[in-house]
Amino acid sequence: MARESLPLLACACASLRRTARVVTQLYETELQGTGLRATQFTLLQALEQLGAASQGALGRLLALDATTLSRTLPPLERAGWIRAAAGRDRREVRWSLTPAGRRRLAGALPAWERAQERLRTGLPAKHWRMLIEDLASVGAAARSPR
Amino acid sequence: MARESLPLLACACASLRRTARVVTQLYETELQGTGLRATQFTLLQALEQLGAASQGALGRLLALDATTLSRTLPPLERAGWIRAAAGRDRREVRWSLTPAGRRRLAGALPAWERAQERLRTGLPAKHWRMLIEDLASVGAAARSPR
DNA sequence: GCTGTATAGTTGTATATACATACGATTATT
DNA sequence: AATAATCGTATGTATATACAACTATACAGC
Repeated sequence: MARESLPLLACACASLRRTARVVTQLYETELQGTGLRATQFTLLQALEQLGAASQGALGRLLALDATTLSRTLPPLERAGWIRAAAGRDRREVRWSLTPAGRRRLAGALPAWERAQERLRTGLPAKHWRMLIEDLASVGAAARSPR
Repeated sequence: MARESLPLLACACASLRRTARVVTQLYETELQGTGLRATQFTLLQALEQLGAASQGALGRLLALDATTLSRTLPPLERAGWIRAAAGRDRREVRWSLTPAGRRRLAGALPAWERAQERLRTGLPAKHWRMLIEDLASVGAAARSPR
């Protein structure tokens, strides 16, 4: 079971995507049984942080295309975890957690923390910091105009 | 056009996925016109590095599920960029670049290098190193048994 | 008040990705 | 040799993700 360590990839994009795949699987494994996929957990957690948020605002926080949210939000609504309300004008929709959504998120928190902990303790502290802090600036850099 | 910097996300998985999305878009933008998507470029580059490789070996290098490759490789074959040959036994298939595949990859290299460069110069050197080196160990850590 | 542009969201379509399962080929066990 | 376990790959299905194009709304300048 001693998973061989991953060879370096010269491409930063491939490297990032590969790690995202592996880490996602870790989180999915721990979230098993909470009734939430990793992405759904992320959406609920983001909504909790933002309070009532438009789809656009949510997309900006997570760097998710707005059209992606048009597909991923409705299932959460059907599950009763989030609810849409009128926004500032007739275009905007504001999404917020329902009580059931809060409960679901709270119920999944221990599993999420196990995943975070499993990763964090398997890593030098500086690697953990990089995951949380440095990757945010990498994202910002990737977007800055050429 | 001054893209606001990305807020921190407490979740390492969400953070990684968000950055992967943004960086992927940068690479896709630069690869525009080469006839290759970022993932296709990655596959060709990996095959060049590995020489003739089975689907499984490719999957191990890129931490891609074998079944994913069952979907992503055939289009490359139809495009004439890779070719399947018999492997060591009758189960295994060995994939390798065709001359056309090498040409396509070579043709895309300048675009890829522009993407790498754009990201690298937008970043402190330590962030670049982290993308290439540290993410490989994070991936390995994420897999090690609990 | 028009008219043009920008903003918020949806829909069609395509790619990326994985899990469960299946199947043929190989290797290990008895 | 028969059987069981394992390996390499493929298929069914589901989710994740984005781009192009669209609709509806809002705003800005005249």
